[in-house]
Amino acid sequence: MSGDRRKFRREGEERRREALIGAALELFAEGGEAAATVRAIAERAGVTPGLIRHYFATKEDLVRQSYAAVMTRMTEESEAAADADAGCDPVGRLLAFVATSLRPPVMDALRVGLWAGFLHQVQRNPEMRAVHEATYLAYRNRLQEMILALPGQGNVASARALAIGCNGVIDGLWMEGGVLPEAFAPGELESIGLSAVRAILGLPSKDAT
Amino acid sequence: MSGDRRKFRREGEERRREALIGAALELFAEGGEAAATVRAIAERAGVTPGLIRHYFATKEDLVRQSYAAVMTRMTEESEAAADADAGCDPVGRLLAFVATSLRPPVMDALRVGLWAGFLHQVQRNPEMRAVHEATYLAYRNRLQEMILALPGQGNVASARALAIGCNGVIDGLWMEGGVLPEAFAPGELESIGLSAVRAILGLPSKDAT
DNA sequence: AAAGTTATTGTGCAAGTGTATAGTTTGACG
DNA sequence: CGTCAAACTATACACTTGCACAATAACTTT
Repeated sequence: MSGDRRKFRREGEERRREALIGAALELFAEGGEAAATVRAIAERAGVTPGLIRHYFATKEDLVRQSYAAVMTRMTEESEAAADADAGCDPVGRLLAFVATSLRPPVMDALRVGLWAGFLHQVQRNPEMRAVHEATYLAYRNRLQEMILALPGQGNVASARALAIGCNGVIDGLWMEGGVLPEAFAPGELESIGLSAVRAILGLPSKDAT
Repeated sequence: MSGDRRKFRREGEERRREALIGAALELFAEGGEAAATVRAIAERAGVTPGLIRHYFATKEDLVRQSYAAVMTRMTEESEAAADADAGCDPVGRLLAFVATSLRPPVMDALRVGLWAGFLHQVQRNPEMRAVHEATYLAYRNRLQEMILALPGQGNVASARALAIGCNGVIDGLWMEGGVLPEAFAPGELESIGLSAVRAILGLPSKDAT
């Protein structure tokens, strides 16, 4: 009689990890930190709570890995889009990189919520901080490389400042678009972001083409 | 000799509310959402947990009022600083406003943490959203007024776009400075922010004075 | 086919959560 | 004084949380 134990399939280690991380991210995005309980994550991943402890030493461990996953994915997406859209023109590449960051799916309410939810842990947890610093710098350095590749831009020191500034605009607009999407017309933030980046870098404005 | 020391003092309603909100904000800033439990808030405010329910219908109610308090205070501070620092020169006023936002005490790790912690509730809770929208627009409109006051800036439509862009840089740099303070030299973000705003608005750069 | 590995489940627990509510103390007012 | 509303405390409850641990089912290897 006691044989009504749940059936299951053994998934590969890789896939289970990804499934758990994916479930955690979904819940985090939908309902914030509070919604991403061990039980809820397990349920969404179609698995029992106990299994989480088999793949992650602690819940905090799972959270950290989830953060790393989402940030890395975001940078990769922007980068891929820049490579695809842009052709060989350095200016075009850079602007495509910027535009992608200010458009769905990168600029997205769920992602901004996700990011905000993780942020306070970044300030306190050294390992989370390390992940944040790494992904932030990866994005910014990519920006810096592209700036250095622009015609007439050779100065590394000034490129750092310019990259920080451009990154600032992008982050700020990305955030605001994610928090108050209906406060802006479609494409408005993208166009504002492009103008701002052009202005900061001293590139000719669009309508002066 | 009997322990008939006063068990508690009756405070005015106003002061108790403020004390509770203050305690909640401290805990929120220090340890995030998780740390701001009803019991911890009560203890820090020197009060028993039950009293919270006497002043706030629910914990969520307390959290919302705390958010409103902190956002209002921040906008007021920026505004006061701009009025004080600025003199009569429109350009000087604007730049002072920008610089203040990228310097302590406005740019501060605890505040950024606080803000991030509230953000995900902003996305879900309509009343929180209203508070956010109001304070965000208050700040941005102030920026827009200052931009319109600049010499040679009359176009309201373009002023909106410029204000959004400048606000974006400020927010982005504010955020990054709050999250990774030691990743930037002292004053670096302030100077980068000023250059970026100047560039966006087409003002002459600093070293061309 | 038998044995062995380990991925997965099920159960349970101690600690902590928000909230309800009854009782106690305080300070103002007649 | 004594009275009384309400500011405040104390206790308890129903529930949730992360985590530990033993049992078991599903694959792999021999």
